[in-house]
Amino acid sequence: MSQPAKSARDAISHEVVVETAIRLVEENDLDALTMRRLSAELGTAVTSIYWHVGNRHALVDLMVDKLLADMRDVTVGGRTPRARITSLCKQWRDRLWDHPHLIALAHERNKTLAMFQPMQAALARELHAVGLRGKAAAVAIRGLQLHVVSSVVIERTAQRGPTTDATDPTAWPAITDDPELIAALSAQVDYRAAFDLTLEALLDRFLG
Amino acid sequence: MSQPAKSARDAISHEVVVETAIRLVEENDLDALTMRRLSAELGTAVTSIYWHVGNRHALVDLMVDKLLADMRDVTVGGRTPRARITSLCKQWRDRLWDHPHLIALAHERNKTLAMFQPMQAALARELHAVGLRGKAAAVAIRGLQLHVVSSVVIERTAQRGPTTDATDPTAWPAITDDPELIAALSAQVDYRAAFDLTLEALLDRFLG
DNA sequence: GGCGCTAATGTAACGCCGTTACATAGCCTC
DNA sequence: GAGGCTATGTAACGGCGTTACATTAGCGCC
Repeated sequence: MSQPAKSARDAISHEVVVETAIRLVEENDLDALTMRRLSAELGTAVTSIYWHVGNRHALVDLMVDKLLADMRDVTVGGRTPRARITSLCKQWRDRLWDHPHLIALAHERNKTLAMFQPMQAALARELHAVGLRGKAAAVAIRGLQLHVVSSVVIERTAQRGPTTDATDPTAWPAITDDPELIAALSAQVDYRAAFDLTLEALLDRFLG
Repeated sequence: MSQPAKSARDAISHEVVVETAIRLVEENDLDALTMRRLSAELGTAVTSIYWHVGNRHALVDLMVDKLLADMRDVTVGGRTPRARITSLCKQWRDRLWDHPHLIALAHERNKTLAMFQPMQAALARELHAVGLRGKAAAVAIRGLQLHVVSSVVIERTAQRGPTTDATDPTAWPAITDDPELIAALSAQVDYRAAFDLTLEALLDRFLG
């Protein structure tokens, strides 16, 4: 869309700005993305960024779009439809997990769900294979999609800070007769196991 | 803990600061909580706030603690354990929903899960009633808890901005033979229905 | 060449933010 | 009254997003 800039001297371009911004975020933090720091990284002045991408909001939009474009392809493995759906969901979960800053960015731009269309298409194919169509298939897709997104979001935010979000073991006056339960609740949350469990519950529900 | 301030002239106090900060956030936005604006609202200088609560981080901590204290009580309704658990989860969901800024605040402080201890205790009681104890009960509690939290977080962030996070109906090349599915996927997400569905799936799983 | 036009960059500022060094005022105890 | 502690106020620092404005570089064109 944007031609490679007519003038020969351009030290900067639309794409370079976005790429540098992404690098800045991935190497550090979302907070590290400030216009001044980005301009310093580019070796230019702040205003050039504004000329090229508008403002910070637009810049983040461009970053999200670029990152989402890199996640378009989907590969499915497994013999049964259920196995393939499971693999799809886990694959997508891991993929999101590997791009934690994409999560944060998309979160900031309300595109958390919009990034899921490739997965939606792949899921639809599998659901068709087991006879689920129309509204019922849509419900299943939405359920699985929300499950994947929310798992990653919750786990990422939970481990974002140094405080491990531990609960206070002394705060269950009503269940002192079940020490094993208290111990389990006091331990770190096993998000991966929780993800798998709820996924299976959803598949039981949808696939019967 | 904190005595009512010895001097008689104090126009400000620990509690007043926190209460005003909460009011500021609930009437506007989390972004509206700036130290200067808070001090203006209190009719005092910025430094007084720092004297009373330390810094912004500590202030938010206090706000979260205060809001959580207001949510401690739990009431359970329903005849069967399953009905009571359902009611519990929905009650917590609605309660969190009514305090959207609490979600944002707790999110910022990594206390999203820590606020759930009263609900955990109530759930444990119900699970004991159906024979689920120890580790199995903990898994169920964690699953339900994560489900409630993530539902609210996702829905809140999805409706935070004016862009409705709609997906692009033309982006499913593979499933053009199921117009009803495409229509359903293009419509607004019915989070409430998705919540109920996954909740039932989880209960099927845990309660057999 | 000189000219204007547009694209791109740079300078400097505005108003906001969180935070803090420092001075000041009120009140209590001696 | 003299210190001492509590509480408030003044003024500043550095950083943020953004913008008004000046400046430069490259282009076609006469």
